[in-house]
Amino acid sequence: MARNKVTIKDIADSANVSKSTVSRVLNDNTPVNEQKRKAVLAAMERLQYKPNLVARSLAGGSSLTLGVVTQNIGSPFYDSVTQGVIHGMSGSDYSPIFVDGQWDRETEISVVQTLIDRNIDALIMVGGTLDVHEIEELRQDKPTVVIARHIDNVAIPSIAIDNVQAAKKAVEYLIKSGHRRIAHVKGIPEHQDAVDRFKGYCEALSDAGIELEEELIVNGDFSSQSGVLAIESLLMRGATFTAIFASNDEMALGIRLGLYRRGIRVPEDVSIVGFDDQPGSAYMTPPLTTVAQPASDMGEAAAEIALNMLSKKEYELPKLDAELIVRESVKQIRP
Amino acid sequence: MARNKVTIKDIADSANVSKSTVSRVLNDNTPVNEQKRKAVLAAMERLQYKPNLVARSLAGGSSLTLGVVTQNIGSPFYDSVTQGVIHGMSGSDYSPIFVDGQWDRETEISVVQTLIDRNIDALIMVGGTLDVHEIEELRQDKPTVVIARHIDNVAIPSIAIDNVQAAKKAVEYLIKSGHRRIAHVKGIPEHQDAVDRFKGYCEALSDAGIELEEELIVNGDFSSQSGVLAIESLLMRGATFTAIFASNDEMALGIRLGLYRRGIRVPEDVSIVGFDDQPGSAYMTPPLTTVAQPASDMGEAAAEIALNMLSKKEYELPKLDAELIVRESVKQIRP
DNA sequence: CTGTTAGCGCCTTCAC
DNA sequence: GTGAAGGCGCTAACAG
Repeated sequence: MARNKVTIKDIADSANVSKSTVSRVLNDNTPVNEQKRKAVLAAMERLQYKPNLVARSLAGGSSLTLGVVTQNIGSPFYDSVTQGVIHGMSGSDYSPIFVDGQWDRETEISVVQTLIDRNIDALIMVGGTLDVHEIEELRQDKPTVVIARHIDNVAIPSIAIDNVQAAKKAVEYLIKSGHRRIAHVKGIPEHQDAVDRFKGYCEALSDAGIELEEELIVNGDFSSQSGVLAIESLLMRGATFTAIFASNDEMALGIRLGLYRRGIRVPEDVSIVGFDDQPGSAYMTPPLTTVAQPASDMGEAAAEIALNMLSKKEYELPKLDAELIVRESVKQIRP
Repeated sequence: MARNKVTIKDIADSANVSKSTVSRVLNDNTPVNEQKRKAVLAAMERLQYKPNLVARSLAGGSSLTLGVVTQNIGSPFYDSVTQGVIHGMSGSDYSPIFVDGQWDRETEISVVQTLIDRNIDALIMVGGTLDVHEIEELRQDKPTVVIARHIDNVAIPSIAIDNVQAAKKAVEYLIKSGHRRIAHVKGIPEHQDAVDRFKGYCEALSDAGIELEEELIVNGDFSSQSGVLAIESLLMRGATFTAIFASNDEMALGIRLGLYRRGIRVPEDVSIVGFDDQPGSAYMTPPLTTVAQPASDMGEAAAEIALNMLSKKEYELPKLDAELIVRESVKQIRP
């Protein structure tokens, strides 16, 4: 496990060839006499050779590393994406290295820089705050793929679900279940996800001929705490409703607690639908009905695309859809 | 933001000194004439010089990088530790790079290797499955600090709370609240944490003169799912109890759901205490009484210690204690 | 096909 | 103090 000091020179000597030849079999990019190739391989095995990635990297070769920029803070969803990336990369010669952007622009720029300083071969951005223009700039330097975020630039492969449709599906389910007075707790206004989900909510109501009521719409910030506050706010203004659609599960959690504190039962009095199917949502009491983003699949697909880009292979963006997971947090109202 | 091609040669020329001198002011390890030093600094500023970490690393210098091995899977606790590490490192010249061990020995060995291949300056291990001996081996190569795990080797700085004491405190609280029949759901048997927490449970009962009952002890694996199963198992065997101490919050979540499904109320019928105070536990219904590990503080302390080791400074292990967070999931029984 | 020759950007003796 | 060399381990033209 300790650091290996065996270099290609050692194995070159040991196999009676030149360093170049060793390098060649190592990179498998130039034909090499089968005899020598085997001798080299044998020597590598014998001396337990392990390539020095730093040197290889400096010499202009690949560093066999993919950089992944995540935004971990309080978001199980991003964690799942990350796991997907790891999975999608296992089996390849590459390994992932993660840095945390903390949902902060400055931080993100800085961590991307460390990645670049580290000479990564490709970049995977999970969410993030950089604008399209900046990402485009990065892409010119390194193959870049963006996950969990829709990018309006065909040159930048991005993998994201259609939040509008997904939210719409969720609200339609509530309507189909007999609910008419459906409240909505929004996410961070600057987040496109939040905007899209709100849009889906509006469309679903509109399609069903239900009028949008300002009174039933509350601002949130994707945190559990804001879910609790949202309930306070709704109740304070005397709003009446039989269901709530939360822009994410985190807030649904807070909403559920807020209702509990007021003695309002779920789903008997009020039904809840969330978004993300984050770990734990299936274990809420009652288990939460929510929209499942294929987080892991998204991560995995991104890893594969990045790998394909590196080997100049063709790739195509997968078509991933969110799925409504129906659990016991919604009451069926039969009029 | 793009890759900088300015090298020390450029700034050497620009400042009319030799590359060596530039390198010296860069590393600040050899006296340099104040005039030249300023000239160099000015040139660096002017040309926007950014050191090439890869080259520096290859040449034997520091890579200004700390490697962090986490075990993310389904554990908000580890995520908090990670955030602490990030925080503890901000402000220094170093930056963290993360890899995921996935709680799998093979994987862990492999990711540690990528870190070492990357020539990191120090290693921080958050939990993990490597044995003390292996860690000791790593330590001889790189400064290493271990978090969230007790290591019996004074040479390896480790930061962890006393799980026995913490668990004991939790169970004592239940006893103090009037509970006598307290069940326990264990964690993964191979995990020292699980073993220690079970031990704390035993000690608390013993100290209170309550006999240990096999019937009240169930195996779990730290997952929510195993919490649900634990309840099934307890009920199946006809056990009676008024409280449950779970080896972690994740299982407490499952336990709560299991009880809900059986129509058993919390805390009216059964009280629950968890361990970890993971994000979300405060938002359970009812909010969970649990043991809060100072996860973030632990991470931060680890980062500082690692940094100090690198600069050969003295350091001391912080004394961190877990704290019982009392919330509404425990009923006070007054006989 | 393969060995030789140059570096990649930086750090570190070693003389001056 | 400081510049000139040499080298970290590897890759990439270059000639054979």
